Amino acid sequence: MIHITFPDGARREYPEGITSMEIAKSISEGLARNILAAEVNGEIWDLSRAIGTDATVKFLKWDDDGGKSTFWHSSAHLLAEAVESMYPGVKFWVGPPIEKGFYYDMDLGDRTISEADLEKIEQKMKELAKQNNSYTRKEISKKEAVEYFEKKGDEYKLDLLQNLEDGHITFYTQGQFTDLCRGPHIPSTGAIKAIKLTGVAGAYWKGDEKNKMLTRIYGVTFPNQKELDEYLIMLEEAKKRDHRKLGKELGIFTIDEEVGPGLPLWMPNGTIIIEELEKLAKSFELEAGYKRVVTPHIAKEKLYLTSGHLPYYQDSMYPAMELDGVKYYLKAMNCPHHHKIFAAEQRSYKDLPLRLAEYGTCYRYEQSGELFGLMRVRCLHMNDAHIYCTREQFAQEFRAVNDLYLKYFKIFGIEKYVMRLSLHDPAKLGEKYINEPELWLETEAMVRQVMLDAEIPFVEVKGEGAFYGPKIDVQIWSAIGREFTLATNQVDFAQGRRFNLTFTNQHNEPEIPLIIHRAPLGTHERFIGFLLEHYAGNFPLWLAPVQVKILPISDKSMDYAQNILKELKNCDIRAEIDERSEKIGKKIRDAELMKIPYMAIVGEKEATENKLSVRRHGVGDKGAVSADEFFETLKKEIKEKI
RNA sequence: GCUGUUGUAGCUCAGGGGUAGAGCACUUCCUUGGUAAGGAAGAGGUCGUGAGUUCAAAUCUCAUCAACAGCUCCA
Repeated sequence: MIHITFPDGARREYPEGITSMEIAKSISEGLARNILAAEVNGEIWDLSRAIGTDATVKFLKWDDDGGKSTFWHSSAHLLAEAVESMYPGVKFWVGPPIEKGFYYDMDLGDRTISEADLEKIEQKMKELAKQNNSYTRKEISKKEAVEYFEKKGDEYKLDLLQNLEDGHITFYTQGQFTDLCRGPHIPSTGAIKAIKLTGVAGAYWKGDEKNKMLTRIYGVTFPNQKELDEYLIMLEEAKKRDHRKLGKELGIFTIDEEVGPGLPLWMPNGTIIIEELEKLAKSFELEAGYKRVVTPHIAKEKLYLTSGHLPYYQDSMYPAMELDGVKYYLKAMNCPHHHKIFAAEQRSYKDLPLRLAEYGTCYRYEQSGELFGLMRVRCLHMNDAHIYCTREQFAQEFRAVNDLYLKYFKIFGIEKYVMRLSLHDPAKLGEKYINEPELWLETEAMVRQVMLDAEIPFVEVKGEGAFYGPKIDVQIWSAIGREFTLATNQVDFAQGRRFNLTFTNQHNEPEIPLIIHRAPLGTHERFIGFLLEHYAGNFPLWLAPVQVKILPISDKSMDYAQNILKELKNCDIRAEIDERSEKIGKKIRDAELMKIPYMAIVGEKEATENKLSVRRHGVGDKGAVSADEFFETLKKEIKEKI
């Protein structure tokens, strides 16, 4: 007999070799029906796998992450079975579960799969799911496995096998499909009730662009149709938040083919948001001791050779323009220009920290496939600054930048983000990262310590650092789930020396400063793209391009409306009158669609009482208030940025 | 950059080898209406661009540009 311990601490005795499914059945039939896999001693197992020793067992249902991932992984096998039956000779690479669903990478030879084919594959999967075939596990020797795939001529699975140890190799079979797989799987295909293949795209084998491109099919499955329907509705909702759609509807920005891909044109409404953000940044930076500078958009090649950017990033800079034998580049970053400002004057330790700030315009020739609305562009306006400081000052300065992040995030109500300590990859020293292993470790430790001292939660990721040093990136997700770096705070141990930047220290010796590169508001492009989605277009009053729309009931109230407009403008409130000869219902509808925070409805009644009927966007009629009271409310709300 | 898909009016989209359609938006007129669409008339497109096939191309073929999805990349 063996002892099984459950998460609530209960212990029961069972015969050796019992399966989790049998244990579940011994507890209740209902439980047995709802479980997908079991966590046995912390490892996820098939329910049909025999347990040979004392163990802790936790049953995994659909609501558990482990349950979902097992369900989706099994769904990937079902997809492969369907594809294999329809496209004989197809070879498979890997088919993992992902955050929402699963994919399977495959080599179809010279065949292609279109969106229309996906529906057919989906149908086939539904058919196969109904057969309710069991997923059966088989331990197999490496030799047998190699023979199996050699016979099949499957170089992909053979490649996978190379890295597997004999004695730990398993095959899983369901219906007509057998796959090399570590598992685990759900008991049988019948549990997969709702299936949606969400896309087909190319994906490089092993994620390396030098390798062959495989076909990747994405899908998502659910244990019932209702959850699938809800998921599809959620996707539709997310699309409505997409900044590309909102940006067009609200007149924020446009991208014109003739101007160029990735070169957004900021329309009047978008420009207002830019100006408000800059006002905020300038006041915060002034308070935090920054000094503002302005630098040109181009520079000679020499500058980027000195900084070291050119060898790393030439491919993603606009090509040089050559004048009288001298090459000039559009700047892709502001740091070298700022370094030259540091170098322009003699510096003493008494001048440090020196903080130079600029909303700098940069141009980056991003790969065409990378462009994405405002989130990834070729012309960007960066909330940039460089802090030149001593090693002793570093921790305080770096932390002050983090505090600035948090101050901004509070204003914007940004809560869903991850702080990422981006480290170098030792394997790519000299290639992607400056070859200074000790300086890397030292500065990484410095940054880590600042974060720990400040008690700010963060994750560490290797291979995400800048070429000149580690950084703290703030990762956010777009409406459709893409990850972006919103803000960044970087250490640079390299450029100070490359530019021969020095200050005179207390001992009258020249010393190289550490440099912090930081962009708490990222770029206008990405930040406003993010804000559009974050607020779903419903900007807080202080940011709203039009803060008040005055809606006269009829032309008879137009003079009163004009007076109100004048007074609002005197209060620096952005307001407009809807002068069209439309009914009030139409005017309200259009103002609501434009997501204008306040509507001031004025008719004869209001005019005689010097009042306004206030309507709040998304809320509705707030009743009549005196004009003065309305102005005060708005001024307060703008000032408090709520 | 790679793989796939798409490109028709300002926007959303239908159509499809015989020379272009809807709704919304726009313009004008009527209407002066009290909290999410009042009515009528009108204007607007060489169907992304270039070439080829054809008596005839917006429609078929090729190239090219751009957008979209994913991959790769991101100072």
